[in-house]
Amino acid sequence: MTDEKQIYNFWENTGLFKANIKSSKKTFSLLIPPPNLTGELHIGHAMQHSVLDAIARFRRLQGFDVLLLPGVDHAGIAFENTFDKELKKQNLSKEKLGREKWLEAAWQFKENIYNSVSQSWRFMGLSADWSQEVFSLDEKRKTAVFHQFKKYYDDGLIYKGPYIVQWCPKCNTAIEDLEMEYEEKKEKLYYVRYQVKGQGSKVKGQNFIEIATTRPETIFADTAVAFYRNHPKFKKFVGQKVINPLTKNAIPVIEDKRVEKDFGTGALKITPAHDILDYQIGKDHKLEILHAVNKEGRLTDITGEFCGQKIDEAKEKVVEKLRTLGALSKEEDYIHSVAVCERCKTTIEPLISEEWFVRVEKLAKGAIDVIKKDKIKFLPSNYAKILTDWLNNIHDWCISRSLWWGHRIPVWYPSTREVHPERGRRARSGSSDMKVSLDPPGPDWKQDEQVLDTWFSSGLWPLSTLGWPDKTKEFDRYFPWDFEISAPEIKYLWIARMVMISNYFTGKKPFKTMFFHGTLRDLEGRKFSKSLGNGIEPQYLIDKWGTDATRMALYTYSIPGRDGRVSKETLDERGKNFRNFATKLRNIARFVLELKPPGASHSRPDRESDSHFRGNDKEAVEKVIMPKDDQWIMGKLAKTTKTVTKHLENLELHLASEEIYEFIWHKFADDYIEASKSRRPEAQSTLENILKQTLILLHPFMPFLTEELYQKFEDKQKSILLEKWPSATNA
RNA sequence: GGACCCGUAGCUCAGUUGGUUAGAGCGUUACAUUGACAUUGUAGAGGUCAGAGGUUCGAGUCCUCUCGGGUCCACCA
Repeated sequence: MTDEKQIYNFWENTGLFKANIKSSKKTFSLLIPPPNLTGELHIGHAMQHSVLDAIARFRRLQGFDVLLLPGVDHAGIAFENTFDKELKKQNLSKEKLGREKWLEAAWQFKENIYNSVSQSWRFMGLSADWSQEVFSLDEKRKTAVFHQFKKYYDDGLIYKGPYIVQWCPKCNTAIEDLEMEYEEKKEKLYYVRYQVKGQGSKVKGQNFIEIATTRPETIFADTAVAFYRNHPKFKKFVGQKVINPLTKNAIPVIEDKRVEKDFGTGALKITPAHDILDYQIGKDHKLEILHAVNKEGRLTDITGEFCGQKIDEAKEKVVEKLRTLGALSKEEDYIHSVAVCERCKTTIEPLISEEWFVRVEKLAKGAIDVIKKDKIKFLPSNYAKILTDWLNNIHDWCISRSLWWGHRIPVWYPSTREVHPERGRRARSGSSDMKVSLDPPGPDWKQDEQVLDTWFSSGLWPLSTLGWPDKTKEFDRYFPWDFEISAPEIKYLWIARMVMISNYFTGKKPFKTMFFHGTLRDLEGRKFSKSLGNGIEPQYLIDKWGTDATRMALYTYSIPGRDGRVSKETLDERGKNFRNFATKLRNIARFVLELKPPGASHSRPDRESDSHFRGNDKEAVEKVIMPKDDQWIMGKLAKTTKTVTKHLENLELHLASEEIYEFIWHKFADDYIEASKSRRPEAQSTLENILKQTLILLHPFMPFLTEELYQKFEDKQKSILLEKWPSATNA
């Protein structure tokens, strides 16, 4: 049994990865962060899986009933984009298929990806309980998500309405602030004059207000001009009106402290429909809301001749028009960061849309309490503060997405009502003509068109994976989770949500320990990404150096919160190093177990050799029976065992793996084995004893090799997984 | 603007509560090796631990500042 696949199948088929609900052992539960249903395993996943698996295997050997629960996330936007691209290749589209057929095809497509994701996990040796595998869109999760929605709804935490949201015109849905990123872009800053009404003919004194803008195409929807209170330059215009240079509408001049005094010209055009700040100012000043840009990123009919044009092409033409009107005083080059969609890098258009929201204040407050009182152990520890700070400044959560792939919003309307195609339904939460239900309330009801934000279901993951809201035995036994791991970039999107949601529904923390691993970057410190093409496939390393060596290489970078700079070369270096280590260990085993000298005593059962150091007068027994070399190596092993155990318990995998590596190569092989050659027959039982113990200590990190070598012992359990972790005191 | 992290050998990084000559891998130098293992062994070179100041009997480790690199959040008219 040398092939990794073969070993993995042996473990899985023997049921060694399964948690045992009936066991009387203490439990240890680990929740695998569900990878997105989009593609291959990347190096970050490989790191997470290596860490999770080492801890799971360590606890299993220690005698815990371990649950390592696998699952996959449907990943709304990400999957939908991937699938739509696939459809395009087949000359199909959403429009051609319609929702029902599209979903049917999507579920088929899902199967293929799903299998590849699942397969990748097995390559890393992940000892997950596959009998409990979940998918975030399966039936049980559907029920759980519905319960979540219903409870929020009943508790008055859910509301719906037209609000300004971050809109991605390409994904064609609202997204959250957290799903945006910023890109430096070189644009133009245009200085535009708004004539003061009724003073147009005066030559003396300033009769216009000049504003600076990067978005002249939205001037059509300007409904005010504002400046900071008591601004010396503009104070005199308060209460007057200015003329919108494009629409010729008279719009008010207002004061608001949210306008920065020294930014631009000091005056700001207010476009409530297309800017978050403007929206808030407009709301407080009861300004009219006009739309100049629609959800496709095209200009609307209020822009007259520009109607239907895309923003970029319209912008220049609008500028030209302003120029001919004499309203453009100057333009400057301007570099600033622009919000883009993190998925498709399209510029975000803030606009007003009918969406669903969750009031999160109460949830956040509970989460802060849990972090403070219930003491979730964060690694690194400063993440408790980072998360608390965010929770203290939290905004309401927009949970609706205009997609088809996801949990459909469980709200139904009588189908007699016409629906505005752009705006959606106008029903308000609490109105009598809508019902919250998983299934249709009757024959003439139509379901809300939108789906829930993927993180709405992900946030429920610690509960829904254990069968919640049913009162399951699994939930009672394995919740809260002992261990969770995550990349730092989803600490708000996912981790904070899990804490809020778990606390809201159970009053408990979702996990006892939260481990944030660092990010692996290239040698210049950049993140790995598809667009940069700097990614390193874990599969490349696995093929070249083996799974065990790849895992060992990753443990050296698994320190919480520490980023690592790597390249193909540096990872190859480490891969090679640990592949060499694997060879070394293989040779040790060959020497100890296969190349016994003719006079060597037969391998003695462990219990017998153990008794050498378990006598009542331990020291005396050792002195009489154990030669000095044996005493020395046994002492070193005891120390190593203690240290490795301590590091594993502290989740310092980089130290634990280094410690056992050091012992095996430089103590056991270089010193003890070399010295044992002159007294081989006498040393044989110690050689075997040490080898077996080290295999167990190394197993969490290099599972395949240690199982393979363990099988060479005459006296053994069925699998090394059934062995006991050596105790530090009598090793 | 707010918060946080990092700066240790040529490169990538360790260094647990402050405590003897600061470590690893790769690279590098010399030598050895028909031996369990050349995917090896032995020995070595290589560091004013970014800089300055402070606390201490003692600082890579704690405090302050400076310089350099990075991350997250907010904002970007």
